[in-house]
Amino acid sequence: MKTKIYDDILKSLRKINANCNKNFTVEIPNVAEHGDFSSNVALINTNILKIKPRDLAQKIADDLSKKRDFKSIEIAAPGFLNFKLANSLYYKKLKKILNEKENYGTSNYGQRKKVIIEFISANPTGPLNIVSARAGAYGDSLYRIMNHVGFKPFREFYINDAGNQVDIFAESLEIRYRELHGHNLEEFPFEGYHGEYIKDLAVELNTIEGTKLFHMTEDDRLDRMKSFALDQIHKMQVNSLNRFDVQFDNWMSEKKLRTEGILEEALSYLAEAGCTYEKDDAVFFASTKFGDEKDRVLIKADGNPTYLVPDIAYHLTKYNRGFDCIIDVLGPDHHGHIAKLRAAMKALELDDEKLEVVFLQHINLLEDGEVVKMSKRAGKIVSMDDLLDEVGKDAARYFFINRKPSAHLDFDLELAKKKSSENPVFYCQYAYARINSIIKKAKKAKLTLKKFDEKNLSKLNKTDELNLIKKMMDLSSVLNLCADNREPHRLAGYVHELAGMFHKYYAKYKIIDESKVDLSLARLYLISAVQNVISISLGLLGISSPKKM
RNA sequence: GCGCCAAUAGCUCAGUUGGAUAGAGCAACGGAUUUCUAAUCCGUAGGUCAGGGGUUCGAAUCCCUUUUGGCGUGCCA
Repeated sequence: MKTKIYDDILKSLRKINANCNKNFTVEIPNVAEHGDFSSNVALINTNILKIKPRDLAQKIADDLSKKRDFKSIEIAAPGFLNFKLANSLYYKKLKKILNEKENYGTSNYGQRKKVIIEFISANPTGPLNIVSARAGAYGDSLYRIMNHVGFKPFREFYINDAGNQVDIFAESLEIRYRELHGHNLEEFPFEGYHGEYIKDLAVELNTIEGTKLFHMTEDDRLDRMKSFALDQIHKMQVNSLNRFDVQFDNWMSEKKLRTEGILEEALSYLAEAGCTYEKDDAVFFASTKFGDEKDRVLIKADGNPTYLVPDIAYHLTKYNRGFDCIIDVLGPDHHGHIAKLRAAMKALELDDEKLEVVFLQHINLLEDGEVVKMSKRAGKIVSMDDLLDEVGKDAARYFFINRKPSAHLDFDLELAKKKSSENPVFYCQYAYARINSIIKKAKKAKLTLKKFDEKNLSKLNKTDELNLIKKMMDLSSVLNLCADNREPHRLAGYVHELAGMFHKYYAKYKIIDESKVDLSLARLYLISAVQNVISISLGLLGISSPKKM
């Protein structure tokens, strides 16, 4: 709707003077008296066209008044154009909302651009925690929204199943396994993984293998430990993600990148580009040439690659797979890493504009008002499963998505649990359930939409009713904003507002009145549309719409 | 030191990309239930948008600066 008004204004502006500033906006004003839509076109163009804002506004208003779409066009100080839409336009849109069902709000806005969203990518050394839960809620919702508005998004999880930390992980498992057979160490290594889940893994491994592992060579045994542990943790993570309703299109294994020689490939490209050199027995990447603050080590003096190499190789595959846009969703502790990666992309002559990084800020876990430090190695984590057990999927997803990615998040476990019945997500779901029960009741009174005659849409003439329709018309521009800014939290706010408008409407007006059949049917028609929009919005956030609460 | 992110009501946070009187939820206080679900609604109260300067018709929003907090600045990943 906004874009249509924008186009209309632009047309009449061009009639006045072709050389104009197109950079004006069409917005929904905060204050109802300012109309349904307002534009600053006259204010923006006043300097260029050498004309007073109010006079210019008047000229545009005169021209646009010829159209039937507007009930009125007013000019307000200091030169805003305020539009009120004709009711017929509202009714047309309302029909569209119901006819399109779950597809309402879909568009070709994204022009089928291929977008890869990498998120979570937690180390395969333990169960997923609440940091991953936030990333999961964020990445998955972004995916669903982009998909709805015509992008071709792709979800990927990168598994760091090679390198140092995996070796340490396997060693920790070995120690726990040995403990089961009476080989107790005096002290568990500080560097090792201390979590209780490792003991569980050891028990499982023991029931499968028994003492067989002691008869293997040390290398074989550690390999077996490693593959068993990685496999089990992967299953554990997939299981948690299923509970959270988060799926991936691809799980990319670092180990696979290594065995397929992609690391060497990336290194040789960098060398060909003349961006590497040797010093102190190590191989360096001359990243300062590309805006980094110092050169980085690629191959350590001991001959092993640093973590940077597989990461460059991994991103190389993202480019090679033909994505138009590459979104990395990372924790805030990785932002130092991006300058290096970006430098590498430039060195490989790849378009680093395509690479986009969203940093999800930290979560402070509060217990009794104190911040708890989380660390996998120290075994102090709150797992995604614990969270799901305590507050449930819907509340958890809403909780994480209801704030912008760049905001820090204080997570008070006690509060989250206690508040579960007061959580705003229930407010939205309740609106859906409430509408459902009204429709059920209407059926008993033999009122169904099949009997509805569209001529009676004009019964919906209360401001509250038109406002509800206006709000629903706004869905697609909210979704576009979410997609463009990578900010799905805007949708959470939107659905909460819509639910609130419905609750107020419900309290004020009777929907079913058997003495006024036409009016009742028109209102049923309206709230069915509201139900549809709530369900679409919640669905895009991965939240269910219960028929009953 | 340098870099990134933040600072809005008592608390947790929004704020449609520079628009008109800065909004929700929670907490507090007062009210509404023989009713289509009270998990709701109505009302009261709560603000120097961290401080200062600048840009212009107009700033919570953009620029500069100061302060405070988080994180980064490994031949760890």
